[in-house]
Amino acid sequence: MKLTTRGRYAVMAMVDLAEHGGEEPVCIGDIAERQNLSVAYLEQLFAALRRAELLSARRGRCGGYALTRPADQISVAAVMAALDEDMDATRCGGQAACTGNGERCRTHGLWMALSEQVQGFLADVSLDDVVAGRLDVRESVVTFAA
Amino acid sequence: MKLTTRGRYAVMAMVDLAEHGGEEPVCIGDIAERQNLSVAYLEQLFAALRRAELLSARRGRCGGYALTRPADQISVAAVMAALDEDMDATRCGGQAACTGNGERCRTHGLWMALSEQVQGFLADVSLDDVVAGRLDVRESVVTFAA
DNA sequence: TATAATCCCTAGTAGTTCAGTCGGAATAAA
DNA sequence: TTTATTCCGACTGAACTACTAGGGATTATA
Repeated sequence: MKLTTRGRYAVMAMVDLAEHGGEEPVCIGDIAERQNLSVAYLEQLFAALRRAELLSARRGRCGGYALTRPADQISVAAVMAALDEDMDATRCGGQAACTGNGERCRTHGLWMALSEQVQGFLADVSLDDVVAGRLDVRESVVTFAA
Repeated sequence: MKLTTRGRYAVMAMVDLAEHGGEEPVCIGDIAERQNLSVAYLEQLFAALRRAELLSARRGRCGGYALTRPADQISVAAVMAALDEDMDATRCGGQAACTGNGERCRTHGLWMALSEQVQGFLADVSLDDVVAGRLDVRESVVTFAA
C-alpha cells in the first residue's frame, strides 16, 4: 500500500500555492523550485488539477496558476481525487462479486472500510490546515457493530 | 494510493485459515481453491507470513499451515506488515529532510498522520473480526491541535 | 521401502506503471 | 517582436506486479 509521487507532489504544490499565492497567479517554475520538483512533471499534475477545477491558469507572460477557491475550502482528498489517486482497495471496485462465484469475499467489507477511513481522513484536512500545521494531534476511533 | 494483491491475497488466505483451520493444518491447495488464487503465488505469500511467525507449517504428506495464534490475536496490520505492505506515505521514510535543504516539507505531518490513521485502523481489526463480519459500523474522528 | 502429498526455494518473465524528459505550439505581456 | 509563460502529446528507462516454472526437501501412509 503506497502513495505515488503524483499525489504527493500535487499536494505539495497546492500547499505551496496556498501559502505563496495571492491575487496574482504564481508560475510553475517558482513552485517547482521551492518544492524541488521537475517543472515538466509538475505541468502534468497541474493539468489534472485544472481539469478538476481546483486551479485556474493564466497563460502568457506573467501568467501562472491560482487556486479557484480559498485554501480552507479545498480538501486534500479533492486534490488526490483529481489525480485519480483515490484509494481503491477492493479488487472489484466496490460492487461486483469478488470470488467469481457470485458472493462477496469475506474481506470485502474490510477494504471498503479502509477506503472510507482514508477518504474520510483526507476529506477533513484542507490545504489551509496543512499550511498552518494543524495536524499534530489526531485520534481515530473504530467501533464495531454488535 | 493503492493496495497490491500481495496484501489483499494474504489477508484473504489468513481469513480463510481462521475460518476453516483448526487443530490440523490446512494445505495450501484447499485455500487457493476456496479463494480462487494461484497455489504457487500463495506459496510465496505464505513464506513471508511464516517468516513473520504468523503461520506455522507442517511439511510432508498431511502437512499444511496453521495460524500460530488465535484469530482474534492476529491483526490485519500484522499480516500486511509481514508482506512489507506497510503504508509509507512520506518520501523520506519518516525521518529525514524532505526538501533537500534541511527542512521538513509542509506536507510531512500530513502523510505521517495518514500513515498512522491507516496503521491504527488495521491494527484494530483482527482476523476474527473479519470472519465475523464485525466491520459494518465504523466511525473516524479527526481532531486538530489548537 | 516406495510413493504421493505436501512444503520450500530460486529464477524468470510479460505486462504495467511510475516518474519523469523532450519538443514544440499557443498565448499574452512588454 | 521578443520573451515568459501555459498547454499538449509522445516517448522512455527503470522499477514493480503478478504471476509461472521447475525443481528440491520432508513426511505420512500403503
